[in-house]
Amino acid sequence: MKEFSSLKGFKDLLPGESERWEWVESIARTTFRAFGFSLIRTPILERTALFTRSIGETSDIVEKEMYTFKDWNGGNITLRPEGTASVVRAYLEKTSHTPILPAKFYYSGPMFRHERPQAGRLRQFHQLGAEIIGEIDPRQDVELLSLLHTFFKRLGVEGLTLELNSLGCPVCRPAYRTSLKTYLEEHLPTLCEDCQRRFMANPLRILDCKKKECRVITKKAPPPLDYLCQECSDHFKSVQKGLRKLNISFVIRPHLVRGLDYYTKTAFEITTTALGAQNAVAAGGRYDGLVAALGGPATPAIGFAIGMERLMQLVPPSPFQNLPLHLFLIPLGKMAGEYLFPVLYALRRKELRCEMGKENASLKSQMKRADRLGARFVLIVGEDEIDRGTTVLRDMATKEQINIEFTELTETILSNVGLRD
RNA sequence: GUGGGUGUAGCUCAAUGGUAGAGCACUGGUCUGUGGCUCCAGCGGUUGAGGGUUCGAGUCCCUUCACUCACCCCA
Repeated sequence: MKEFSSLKGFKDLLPGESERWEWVESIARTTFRAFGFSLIRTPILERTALFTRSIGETSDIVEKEMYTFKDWNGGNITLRPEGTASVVRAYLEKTSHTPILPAKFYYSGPMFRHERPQAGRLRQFHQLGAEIIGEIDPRQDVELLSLLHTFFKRLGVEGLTLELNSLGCPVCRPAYRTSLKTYLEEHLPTLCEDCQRRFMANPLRILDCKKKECRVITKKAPPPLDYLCQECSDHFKSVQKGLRKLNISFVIRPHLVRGLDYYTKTAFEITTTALGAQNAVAAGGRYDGLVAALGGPATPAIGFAIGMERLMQLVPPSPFQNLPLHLFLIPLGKMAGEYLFPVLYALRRKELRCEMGKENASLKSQMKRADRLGARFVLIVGEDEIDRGTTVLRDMATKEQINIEFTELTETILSNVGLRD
């Protein structure tokens, strides 16, 4: 058994839990559609270059977390570690000719990163994301955030905080970067080892370091907001104004940065205090440079991704867990079994959830089984019934039993049981 | 990759170094064709694995594996 156990960080989604996922996914579909997004499904495997180019050569994901293999023809392929790169690739490859901009996609599916598993972090995990490609208007930022807001509200998830920041753009970021490095350089020896390494590769990420010694220093570091160019500054103000108008609360977190290289301007995270260390339930931002970086025309875009496993921990129990049976058929003896089996088939074709017991098992044990499966009704057929040409339908809750003639069995059952969920 | 914690029945957990147990679950009976509740019985284990100390190890020591939390990273 053990030699076939599932891989570390790879989990089965089992009945009892899967019903909740289906429920969340159904809310997602109606909500995302209402906001004008269409489903896109991209392959799980992509060329490795797609991710190294989009996420960034020096990001941790690309450096040490990707599942990368050689394809049969020798090319490098990678199990996708995130969704945005593939969506942009598909947009450029297949749909950029349709001139209705912005293009609005949503996706849902597994992502893969080889990390050490812990609470809210798996090697195969699932993201639900949305992307708006081809529009720079700050209203798009607000739209996207209002979609997130609505979605979480419909799921009944409470206690979330929307954290907001702006990371600037290629016009203003270089100046900021220089100024930040100048500040950090003085304190370089007191920074943690990781941050000393980041100083060269990705100094912005030092702002996000949780270590005490670094926080003392970064607390007084200049935030990106102080260096925004006119355009970025106006954009950020418009986003905030838009959110206030929709009554969506948020906090500015000047030191919020993103781990992926492609982000510009608006960056955000939705956090909770209920998940321990992995406190980001959703995150995203603008990536106005990514489409061009992947070989397309300069095209602004914005998107987010929700961590499904993390979200599921916050979703209150839904009424859809463990779907109960409409009807359980109890045959007593071989004759009854042969009679009821086609009836089972006929009722299932009418979309009734039903199961049938074993004909040689006792009535008592079959009743017990019906009870455990949550059956609302039970249909009993034994020798007596076959002699009389009738069956017994029992309401499990009220214990009322009625006799039904063989000839009108299906119709009567359907009208009694109904198709209520 | 680095630390900490935990591994005993299907599940949740007991057992001063001295015969491996309880509750829940499961099967059956109590009730020979009527579920949940009660009571009774039954089923169930190489104590994660390997080695060592000891008359004797679930318990102490070493190794290893798994799970888990945190660092890291990120959704």
